[in-house]
Amino acid sequence: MHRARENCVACPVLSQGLCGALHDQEALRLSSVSWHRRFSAGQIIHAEGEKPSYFCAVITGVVKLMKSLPNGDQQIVGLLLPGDFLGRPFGQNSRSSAIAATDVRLCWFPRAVVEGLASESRALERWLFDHVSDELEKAQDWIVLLGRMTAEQRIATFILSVMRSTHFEDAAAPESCGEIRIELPLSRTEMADYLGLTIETVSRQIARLRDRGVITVGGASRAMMIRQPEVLEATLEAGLPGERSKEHSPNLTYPTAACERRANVFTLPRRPAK
Amino acid sequence: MHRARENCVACPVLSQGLCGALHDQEALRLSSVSWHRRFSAGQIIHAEGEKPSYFCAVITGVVKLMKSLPNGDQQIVGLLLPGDFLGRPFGQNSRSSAIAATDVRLCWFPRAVVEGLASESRALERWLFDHVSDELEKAQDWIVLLGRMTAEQRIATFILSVMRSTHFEDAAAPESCGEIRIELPLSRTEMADYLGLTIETVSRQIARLRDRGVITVGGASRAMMIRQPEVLEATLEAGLPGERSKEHSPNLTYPTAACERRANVFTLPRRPAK
DNA sequence: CGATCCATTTGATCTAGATCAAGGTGCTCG
DNA sequence: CGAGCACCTTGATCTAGATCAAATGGATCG
Repeated sequence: MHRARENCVACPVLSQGLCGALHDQEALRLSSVSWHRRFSAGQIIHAEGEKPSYFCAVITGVVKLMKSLPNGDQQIVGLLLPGDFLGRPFGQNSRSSAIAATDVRLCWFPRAVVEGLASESRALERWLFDHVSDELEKAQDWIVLLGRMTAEQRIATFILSVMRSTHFEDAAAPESCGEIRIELPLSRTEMADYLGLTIETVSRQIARLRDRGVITVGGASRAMMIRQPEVLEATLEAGLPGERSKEHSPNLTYPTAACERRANVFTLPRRPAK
Repeated sequence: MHRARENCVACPVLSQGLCGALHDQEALRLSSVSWHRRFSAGQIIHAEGEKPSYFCAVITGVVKLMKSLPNGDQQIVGLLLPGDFLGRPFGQNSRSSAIAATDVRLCWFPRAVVEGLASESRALERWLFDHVSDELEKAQDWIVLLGRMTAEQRIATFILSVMRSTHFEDAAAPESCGEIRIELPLSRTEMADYLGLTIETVSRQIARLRDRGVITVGGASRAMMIRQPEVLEATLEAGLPGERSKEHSPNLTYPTAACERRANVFTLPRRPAK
C-alpha cells in the first residue's frame, strides 16, 4: 500500500476516467490523499450493509458486486472493470457487497474528499452522473438478459462481452481476425451467479460450443479461443441455426433494438468527460 | 395540453422531487417553459433509439420502460411512478421505449432548459444524481429477482411492492391492518414482461394465492384484496410453508440481506433533496 | 510420486415453468 | 341484446434447465 501520487502520472486508466474529469489542481488534491491497494481474488472489499468510509476506482482486475438471498443463493449484480468506480457518493449503506473476482488494484480515496470535490467540481459531478447513468443502462441490459434470454444466449453474450472488452480493436472488424484468445475473469460458479444459471448449465453450454467448434477451451478452463464469433452473434438473434423467429407483435411497432447486440457488460474504456 | 405554471402550486408530486430541488426563481423559470401532457394507457411516449428533445416527470399514472428483442419478446426494464423522471440528461439516444402503462399525466420540459438548469443548479444536478443512483439500485434488486427468484416469489414481490407504494402508512405496521385493497397498474401481459414470466404462469400463480386465501381477486382482474400480507412476506424468505433453506455458504459470511425484503420497485415518494 | 483439495465436467433424473390449446368474462358497439 | 374483441383463466403436455450424483483433471504439498 503506497501513496498514489507518484503513480498517477503513469495511470492511463484513471486519466481517462475519474481523474481526467478534474482540473490539474483538483487532481493533485485528490492524488495527495489517495492510496493504491491490492486485493487478491476472493477477498471482500466491502460487505453488504456497511457504509464505506472510502471510494475507490478499479485500476486493474475485476470486482464483482453481489447480493445474497436468505436461502444462500447469490446473484452478481454488476462487474467493475478498470476505470469503473466503486461506492455511491452521497449515499447511505451499500446494498451489495464488493468482492475481488480476480486479483485487483484499486485507487482508494477518502469518502469526504470525493464528496467535497464533487460538490465543488462541476466536471467531476458530471462525470459521476454519466457514470451512474451508464451503469443503469448496463443493468437494464442485464435485466433483458435475465428476463428473456436462453442459457445459450446468456453464455454467448458473456463471451462476446469479454472478447470486446479485451480485443475491441478486433471487435470493430469481427470477421477480419481469425482466432481471438480471451481469458474469462470469472470462475464457472461466478458465471452462474452472474448469468442467473447453475454451474452445471454453464459448463454444459460451454461444452456445447466447444463440440461445435465455435470455441476452443484451453487447459486452464478460463482460457478460451474464439474461432467463430459470428456464430455467437447469430445465437443472440435467433438461438442458433434454423430457429423460429416469431413475427413482431403487429399492433405496436417500435424501432427494433439493433442496439441489443452491443456489448453491454464490458464496455470500452471511458472517454474523458470532455 | 396547457401551461404548467398555474398547476405547479397545486402539484404535490414534483415539489417533493425535481422542482423541490430548485430555488424559487429556478423553479419559476422551469415552470414557465413546462407543459402538462396526458397519455392514455398503451400510448408510446417515446420510442427506442430516438433522442427525445424533452424530459418529463410523471405526475400521475405509471410509465413502463421496455426493450424488445429480435424475436419479438419484450422485457420491461423499469416502471416510473409519480415523481419519477423520464429521460437521460446529457445522454444520447434512449435505449428503451417509454409507454404509458396506465393513463398518465406528465410534466413536460424542453431538453435544453433542463440541461441548462442542471449545469447551473448544484441542487438540481445533485437531485438528478441521487435519482439515477436510486434507479440503479432498483435495477440491481430486479436483477436479483430475475436471476434467482421463483415465479411465486416474483409475484409476491410485485404485489407487495404495489401494496407498499399505495398504502405505505399501513405497510409500516403490516399486521395491524386487516385487508388492503390494491389496484395493479399492469395487465397480466405486462406483469409477465416485467417479471420475466409468461402470462399463463402469472395467471396461475395469482390463482394459487387466491385459492389459498392469501388474496381475493375482484371482478376487475386488476383489483385485489390482500388478506395475508405476511404470507407473501414469508414466501420471499423461503418459498412457502415448510421449505428447505440451505445453510449459507460457510466460507464467506456477508451480513445477510435483510434489505432484500424492502420494496424495490415502487418506492415511497421521494423526500426533498434537503 | 502419490495424497489431498479444488474446480470443472459429465451423466441421469426431475420439475418449474413454457408452450399449445381451449374456454370464460366483461366490454363496446351496431 | 348479441356479435366481436381483448383480456384472462384453465387444462394438457413438453422441455430447458435445475438437481442429484459421480467422475475427471489440475494444482499443491509433503
